[in-house]
Amino acid sequence: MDSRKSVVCILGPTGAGKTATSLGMAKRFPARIINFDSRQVYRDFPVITAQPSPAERAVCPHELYGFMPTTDVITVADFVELAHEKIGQAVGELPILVGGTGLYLRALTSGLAPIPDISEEVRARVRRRVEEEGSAALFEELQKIDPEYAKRTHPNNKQRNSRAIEVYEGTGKNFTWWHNRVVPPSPYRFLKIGIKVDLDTLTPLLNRRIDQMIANGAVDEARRAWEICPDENGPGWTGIGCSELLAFIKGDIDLDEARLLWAKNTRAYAKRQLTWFNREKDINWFSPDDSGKIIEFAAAWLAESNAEG
RNA sequence: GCCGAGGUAGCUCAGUCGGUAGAGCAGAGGACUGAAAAUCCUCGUGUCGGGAGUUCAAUUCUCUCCCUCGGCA
Repeated sequence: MDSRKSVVCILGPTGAGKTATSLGMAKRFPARIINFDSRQVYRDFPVITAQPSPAERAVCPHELYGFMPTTDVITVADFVELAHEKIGQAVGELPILVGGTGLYLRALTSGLAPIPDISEEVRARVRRRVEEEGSAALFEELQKIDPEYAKRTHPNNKQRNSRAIEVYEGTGKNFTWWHNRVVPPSPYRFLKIGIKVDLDTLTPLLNRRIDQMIANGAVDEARRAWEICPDENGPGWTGIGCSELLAFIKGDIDLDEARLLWAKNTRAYAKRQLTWFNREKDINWFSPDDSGKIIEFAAAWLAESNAEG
C-alpha cells in the first residue's frame, strides 16, 4: 500500500500545450496547479513567458506564477522548498505540477543533494575569480579537489566550475561527496505525463505564438519591465524573448530581427527540453490532442492509489 | 564602353610564396543537482564563378569569358 500523497506532473517542451492539458484535468478533479517553470515565476513578464491568463487561472488555484520581481533570483533549492509548501497546501485537491524546467522537476521528484547554503562572500569571490582568471583556471583547480566531477564538466563551463569550487570552499567537502549523499525518499508519489511534439511540428506553432505575444503587448511589457528593473543582468531578463525585445527597445536591432532571434532561441530551447526529458525513463508520453486519454490515464492512476490506501 | 575591387561552406569572409581549404554565424546532435528559458560540448567535400594555357601538380600563376559592386563616361 502506498499512502503517499499523489502528485501529477505535466511536462514537455515550451508551447506543447501543457497549460491546456492541465486546465482540462483541473475541470475533472478538484485541483491546485503548481508551476515548475523557472521563468514563469516573474511577475513582470506574464505574456513573454506564457503564463496562464487571468481567465485560465480562474479555473482553479494557481501557484508559483508571476510572484517574483525581475531583480530576484530563484534557485532550484528555492523552488523545491516552495513546491513542497504548495503541495502541502493542496488539501482535498490534486496537486498538478506544470512546467518545463527539467532540473526543477528532477530535484523535486528525486531529491536535491543536501548542500548547505554557500555564503555570498564565497560565491562572489569565486565568481570574480572566473572573470579574472578564466574558467580553465578554476577547472585545473577542480581537477585536484574533485577529479571525478572534473571529468563530467568542461574547462569552458564557468557556471559549473565555479559552482563546484564554491561548494568545496564553502563546505570543505567536494561536489561529488555531496552528490553521493543519500537523499530521503519523496513523501509524494508522482505521475509524470509528457506532452510530446516533434520539433518540426512545434516550430511553426512557436513562431505563431511569438506573433501572438507581440500582438498581446509583449513589447510594452518589456518596456515596463525595463523601467522597473533597468539592469540587463537582472535574473528575470534571462527569459527568452525578454532580452531580444530589450535589444529592440534600446534600438540595437529592429523588431523583425528581434522576432527572428526570439524564434531561433525558442526553438533551441525546446530542443534542449526534449533532450532532457528524453532521458527520463518514467514519463508517460501523450500527444497534445490526447487530453481525454490523459485524464482517464490519470484517473486510473489515482484510483489505484485509493484502492491500495 | 573604360578603370578599379571582387566572385571560396546556406550567409559573412580568411587562406593557400603552386601540393585540391578553415573561421564566425546559421543548422544538427548531446550533456546537465542551488544562475537551468541558464551554462557548456561535439559535428565542416565545398565543380575555391566557367573555359583554356603553363606545370609532375592550378583554388593559387597567365589568358579569356561570365557575373557582382564601386568610380568615370
